[in-house]
Amino acid sequence: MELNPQQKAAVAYDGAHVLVLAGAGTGKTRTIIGRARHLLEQGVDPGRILMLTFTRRAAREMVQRLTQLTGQEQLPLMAGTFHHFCLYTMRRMPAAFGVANATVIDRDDQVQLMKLVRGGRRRKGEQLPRASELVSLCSYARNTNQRIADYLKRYTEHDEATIEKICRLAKEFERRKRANDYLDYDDILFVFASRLQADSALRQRLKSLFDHILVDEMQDTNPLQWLILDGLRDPARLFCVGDDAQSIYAFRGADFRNVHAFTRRVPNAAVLRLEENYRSTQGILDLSNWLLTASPLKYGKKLRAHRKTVSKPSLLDFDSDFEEARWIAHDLIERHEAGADWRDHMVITRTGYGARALESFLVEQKIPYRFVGGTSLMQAAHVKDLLSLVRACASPRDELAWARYLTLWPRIGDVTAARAIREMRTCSDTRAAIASLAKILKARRDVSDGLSAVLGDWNDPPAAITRAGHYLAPILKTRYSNWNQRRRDLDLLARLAKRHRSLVAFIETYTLDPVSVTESRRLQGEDAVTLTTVHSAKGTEAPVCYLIRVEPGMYPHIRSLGREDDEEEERRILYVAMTRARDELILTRCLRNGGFRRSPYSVSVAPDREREAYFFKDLDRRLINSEAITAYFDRSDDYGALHPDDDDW
DNA sequence: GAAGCGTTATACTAT
DNA sequence: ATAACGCTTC
Repeated sequence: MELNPQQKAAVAYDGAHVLVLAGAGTGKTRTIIGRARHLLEQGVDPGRILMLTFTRRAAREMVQRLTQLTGQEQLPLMAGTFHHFCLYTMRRMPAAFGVANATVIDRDDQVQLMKLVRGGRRRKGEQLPRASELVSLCSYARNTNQRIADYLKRYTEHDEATIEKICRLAKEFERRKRANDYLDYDDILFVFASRLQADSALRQRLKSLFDHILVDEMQDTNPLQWLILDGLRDPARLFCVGDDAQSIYAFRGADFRNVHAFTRRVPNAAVLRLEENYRSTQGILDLSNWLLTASPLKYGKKLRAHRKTVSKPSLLDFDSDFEEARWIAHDLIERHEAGADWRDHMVITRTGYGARALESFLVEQKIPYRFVGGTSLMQAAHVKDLLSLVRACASPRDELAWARYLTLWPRIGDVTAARAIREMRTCSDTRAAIASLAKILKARRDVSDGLSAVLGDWNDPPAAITRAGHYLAPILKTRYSNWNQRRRDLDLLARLAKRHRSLVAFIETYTLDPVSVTESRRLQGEDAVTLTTVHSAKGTEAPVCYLIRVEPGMYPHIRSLGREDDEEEERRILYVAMTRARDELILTRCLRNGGFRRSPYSVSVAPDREREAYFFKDLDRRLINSEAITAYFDRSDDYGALHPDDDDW
């Protein structure tokens, strides 16, 4: 593995702590891997290295590459996300953290629980935010380590009475989570960080586990995650890599002070820089640099291409997202027929919703693709139905799982389910709960039989999943019209379960690391186009990148308008998207309305404001391929053949 | 009173 | 695609 002098300096840095500022495409991953390899060569025990990445995928890739490099079969180093690491550690010391029987819940469950806490319908003109908004507020306050009241007063415009009400609901939400033995994503970090801070004996014990902590994507860590790093360092040494121009998770509490204030917080730390870009052509970087220069914030960053080729990005205009999608599908097929692999192409979208038209074309044209960041397998309704049965078996106190499972059955609705759940709450284990349930629903033996059946296969995850599937099939068949498609997901679930020893661990793994439906349906390594959201594209690259819907209302996204910080984050999102491309960057957009299924936002919210804020409003045309612009003004040519009369859609 | 059914609103990013 | 809502049915 070749390293340039800057990378070498970082890899071999010998002081206590270091922050590596690495621009897009400057070999960040390579440098972290190089660092780990260097440490191993120095004789550091792999078990004493902790690698924290932003996604499980990134962790897997790094360990894989490192394993190849070192020629070892298995490297017992700990690599994963902050959430993964914290949960793993807490599971091994349940008493110290008080999370012995916890069920990990995802965002959907949080919202569901909040609905129960908040109470039903939202009347017109009501000040109180909806449940999903309440969850976001709580989550943000938690991750930025502030009291929810302070956060609401400082950064929102709710009146005092509403703030008080929200605080009461937040408190009740916390109480309800504890009553159900739930741990949400935020709790995982919060409980870990608080115990780490409060219990000095525990802190010493955890500190003694590692000598080196390697952190990727430092700019997207939040204050809670900083507390964790802070609690674990010294004698352990921090090696943090990040780029403030690529900070795109502020909405989740990420705080790039973790980068900017690093040397102030860690006095004996050094800052190193990686500046040479190995990924893209200068043409792609020129446009990316231009975007940052146009910002009121001074990023003080100019990416230089190491490569000699200069290919300008193209910008193509279409009348609708429908035509845009058709053109891309056509272009992909053309390139594939000319000998290119599908996998060399990545389509990047701001929102999952924005890729709907394209997705339908990919399916229709039978172009193999995987959608990273699309609907996750675990969020599909039928999968949740099945998992509710498994989760109900795991914990008599998991009220969301019980409610979902019970109301699947005909003639059992909210009220009956709630009554049964109240009764079972007092039961100490699942067997007792099932017995109690059988008593309440005398005539409904099938309801409790399903639970007993799954319990019977409890220690054989794939068998239990399969059994649960068989048990629920008759009900699900009547519930979902496309049952035959959906049942395949349940088979897939059983196959995924094979890799896990316990059902709880299985569910937990995929709750923390969601698999997208298209991703999991495809076999690993199969040649396919990648369709991804910008956020999920972070850290990845492809020779050919299509950046779709680069239009007013999307960049910056309409929901960010009016809040300066949010609009600036949108700029970085576009920057991250553009810097994924190696050889070719193709930007597409539709400036005119009248497309197929326009988003309701684009019409209802001030279009002037959208256009005014649009990042390409004053685009320097010299930065993009002029032929592409011609194609927009004179659209009678080539791809015209593809759409004869397309109004029949 | 509880469950079921048809219609309508809603949709940014995600560990 | 899904959930919530309002109305009908048991």
